[in-house]
Amino acid sequence: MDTQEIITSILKDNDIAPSYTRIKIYDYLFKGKVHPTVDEIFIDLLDIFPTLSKTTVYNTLKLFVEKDLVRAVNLHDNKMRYELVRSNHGHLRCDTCSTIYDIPIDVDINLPEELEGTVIKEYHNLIIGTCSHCLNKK
Amino acid sequence: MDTQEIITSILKDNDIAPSYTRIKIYDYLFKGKVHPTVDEIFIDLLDIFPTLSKTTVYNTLKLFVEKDLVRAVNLHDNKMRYELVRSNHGHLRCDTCSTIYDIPIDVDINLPEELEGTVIKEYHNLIIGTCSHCLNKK
DNA sequence: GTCCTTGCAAAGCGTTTGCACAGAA
DNA sequence: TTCTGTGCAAACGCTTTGCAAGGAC
Repeated sequence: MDTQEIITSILKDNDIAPSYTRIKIYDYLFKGKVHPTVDEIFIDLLDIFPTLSKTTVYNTLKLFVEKDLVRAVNLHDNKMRYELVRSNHGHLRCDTCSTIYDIPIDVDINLPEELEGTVIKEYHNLIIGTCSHCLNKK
Repeated sequence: MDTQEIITSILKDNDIAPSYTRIKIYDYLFKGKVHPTVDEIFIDLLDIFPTLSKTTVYNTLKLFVEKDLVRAVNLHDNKMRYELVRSNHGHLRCDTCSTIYDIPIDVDINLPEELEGTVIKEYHNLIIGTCSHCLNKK
């Protein structure tokens, strides 16, 4: 099975009609930048898909998020970013080079008694700092 | 020392001229809503300060953030929120009633070897879910 | 006088909405 | 035909910017 077939079946499994556009956007999240913004997806795909519109990127990502295939992440830099859902991890954004690193996290959440029974749906973890690579350059 | 005097000296200690506006905004963060948006600050202060403009709220918060008196927090609801800097804690936002709870967190950050030496400046921790109060109402 | 604070109005920019066209079923 | 996917253009909402007027020093 090649990538396209795999993606097609993932989409079908999640009740998403596997259109060309959707396959390309899913493929991009799989193989392209790791936490792309809408603009990055749009511009990069424009090369192979010149008629693509930004609205379609928004529509498609919204659909993927609803179907729980994709997670929207907010790295406090004024734009949403998107990544395929995968096991819990956090993000480190370097305030100098803007690189985003995935980092393993190990948190046990102890909600106060008042909140016992709360259903946790998403867990976001973000570190902002200056990465070792930037510090070493100085 | 009353509140106003305390705030005045905090501002002075941080090289901020203690204007009426700045004192009122700091005071709001101290006594008003806990994670207010710019709009909430603006609207609530308008009662006691009818000539206030939203630009001034933005300006002042930006200044406070630069001076490390205030932290901007992003709770993935499309607007920035602001809180006085205080010891590490996370946030839980209920997706039903929109209440924001402060929660204690206990994370030890183990950056991968590649990132050893990285300087961490901010640590953000956000849980989105349905709070026990909302679940109990059903 | 100069510098700083404030505030109006406009611009900026990421995102959403309205609507229409085209293709699939 | 009806439903779905796509895409242009306009609208929207939060935030930033430009600039001028008033006040502090």
